[in-house]
Amino acid sequence: MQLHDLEHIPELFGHDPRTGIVAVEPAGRFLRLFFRTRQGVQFHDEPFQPFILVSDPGLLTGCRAPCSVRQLQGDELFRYQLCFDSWADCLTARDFLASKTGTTPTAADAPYLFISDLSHQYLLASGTTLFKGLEFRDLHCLTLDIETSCAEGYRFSNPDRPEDRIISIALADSHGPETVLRGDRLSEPEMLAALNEAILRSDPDVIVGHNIFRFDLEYLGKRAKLHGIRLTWGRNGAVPHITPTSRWSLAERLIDYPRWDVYGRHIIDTYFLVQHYDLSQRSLESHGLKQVARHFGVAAPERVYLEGSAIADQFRRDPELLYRYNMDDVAETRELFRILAYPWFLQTRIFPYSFQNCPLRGNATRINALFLREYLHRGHAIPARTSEAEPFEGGYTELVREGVYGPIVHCDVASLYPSIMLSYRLGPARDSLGLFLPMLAELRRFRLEAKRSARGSGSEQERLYYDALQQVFKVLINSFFGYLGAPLHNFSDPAAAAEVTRLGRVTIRSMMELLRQEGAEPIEVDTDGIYFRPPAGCDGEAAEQALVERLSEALPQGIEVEMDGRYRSMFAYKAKNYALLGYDGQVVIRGSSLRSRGMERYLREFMREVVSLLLTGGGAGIEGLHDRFVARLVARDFPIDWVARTETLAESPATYREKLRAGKRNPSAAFEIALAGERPYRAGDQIGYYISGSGKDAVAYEQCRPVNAFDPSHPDVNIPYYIEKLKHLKKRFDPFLPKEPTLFD
DNA sequence: ACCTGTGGCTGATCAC
DNA sequence: GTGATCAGCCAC
Repeated sequence: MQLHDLEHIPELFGHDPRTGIVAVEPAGRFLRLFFRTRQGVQFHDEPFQPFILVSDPGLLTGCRAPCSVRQLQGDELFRYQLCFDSWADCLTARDFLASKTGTTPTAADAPYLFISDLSHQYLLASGTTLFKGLEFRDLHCLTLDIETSCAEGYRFSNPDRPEDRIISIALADSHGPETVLRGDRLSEPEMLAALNEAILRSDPDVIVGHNIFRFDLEYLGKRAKLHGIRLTWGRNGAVPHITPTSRWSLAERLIDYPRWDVYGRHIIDTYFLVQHYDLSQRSLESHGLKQVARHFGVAAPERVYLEGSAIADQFRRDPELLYRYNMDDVAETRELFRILAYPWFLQTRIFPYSFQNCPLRGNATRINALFLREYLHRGHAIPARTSEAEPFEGGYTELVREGVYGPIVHCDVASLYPSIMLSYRLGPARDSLGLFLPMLAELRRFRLEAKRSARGSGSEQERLYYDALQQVFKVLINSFFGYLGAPLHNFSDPAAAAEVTRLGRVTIRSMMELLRQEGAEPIEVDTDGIYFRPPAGCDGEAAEQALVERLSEALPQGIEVEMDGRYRSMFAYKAKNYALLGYDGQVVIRGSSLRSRGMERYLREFMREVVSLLLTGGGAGIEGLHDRFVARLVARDFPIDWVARTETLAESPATYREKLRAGKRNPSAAFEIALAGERPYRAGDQIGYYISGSGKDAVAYEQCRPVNAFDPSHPDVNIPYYIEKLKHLKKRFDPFLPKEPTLFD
């Protein structure tokens, strides 16, 4: 099968083949579909009956909302689809069911399944997805960035302070000019009116900004309200629908933000896309526009970045320069969007979610929607969500040997869990249509096809397309296991997931055994891969490759072992924590205890040097290194961020204060700074701080000070505290150091 | 009106 | 001091 036929796979892309759809919105009793054509965006209204799934149509007896009943095949819990004439009737029925059954619509044990987003309902029931047949560059995007002034005597601009204001709005139109609305020529109300005008003229499918929800839109909204100006941004002329306290969670991170929905358009915050990127790569120092633009190589040359009161100062001195900075910001944001939004554009063709919502939903939730859509299409009943799941055992991990070893080979099983699910035919028990494994197999086939196409593509653009596609498939494939193990979804099956991990543990242990039989020595083992020292006589890449192939052949059909890398040496420190020295001299560090971003920069630098010394020379010279770092601390010869910590608030400061009061958690420096700060902080904000005062045993949460309050002319960094931390870190490596003779020996 | 999984290490804090 | 617990970050 050819890859370009992919969009014809209805289980993945939905059964509605229509192309060019850029948005789907409710319109009275109809659903309004917006199509991008050569003549601009046109719309078309379609009738749609909102629905609720129930276990028994009798539950609705006595409800005044009329409905028709569709019976679904099979005896899973939700075997009736109640279809209503209007959204209002559907909501009436929801409330009726809630009070009659005494369960909220989101309760796991509710005998009805209500989907709260009408557009999502439509996409699920119709099999329509957005963006089919469109290229990424066809999307019309308007990138926005504002600058604000700050009253004298304050450090941050505040939209609630009447004398503060918007002084510049930069706009980059993907299919039009770049413009800047200038605060020296326009009053603030005039700027807001001009922005309305610009959005109307540009008619974007997507409004883009970096931190646009938490800053630009919040600010624009408050100022518009102050001046009594309606932000008529919708494709129906409506003002944005604002949900002031929305919450987005990604892994252990929580981000509070005011959610805006603009009719017929999508809002994409590149800050959120950066969070996704950072979760998979963990290579970013910070999530600010400046740092991220540099990371991706799209920063404007010789950029000056201003924040807080410095912007107002600059405005007074030289407004022209400020407008240029603002244009640079918006250009960088546009480039970030171009890089980071492409995979989400591709996913929006697959999943029954809007472009705006797709990145906000978790992997398992999106996969669940694929199953719901296909079951509804086939008219099949849907099982109840799993309730609370028992925790189950995961991958096998072991540090077999600690210390420095070489040479080292790393082998791993290609996609261990997907391979096990397919080879041993392990899927969800309640998937009576048996969609799970065939879909997984298809995705795997397509990914290989996409990888091949990427390699053989004629143009750079084609290569980027196939590469992005295969990355998307990779994430999806890996999410199938997560879906299986997740509670609270309709088809998940934690017992099956437990069996998958059990077979994973069996597999890795038999690999260890096979390696030992070959005379090789496993050093570090984690879930699906082994770092090992090859046996004597197994010299060079070809011999190592042959060994790994023998390993692969000895394992069951469908479980493939690959050689992932070979290294001059390895420092095995703890399970999941090690460093590698490549034959090209590159040092790679893995594990939170060796490369945590939460660690102060000077400690990370020290650690990297120590690890390099260990890998190359067995650790001679570490004493001298330590002394040089101490000397630099004592001389106070460093910028403040060399010793500062940066932490991300994982919950709101109010929640923290509440937990602290209830004795549910310990005090923390970052939160103490957030609570004492002059501007309000939210979950997701980053806080940089250092420890001041004296005494090596300083209590961090009492003596912490924010980095931006540091005054170089009165340095109050607690040097003994930081020397003590360095000493403590060095001690961790003592067991791996050669016994250096000292003067006193 | 929201949520993929388990395993492991470290630092901060607190009770003993 | 030691152990227990939580939070944060990371590997896979």
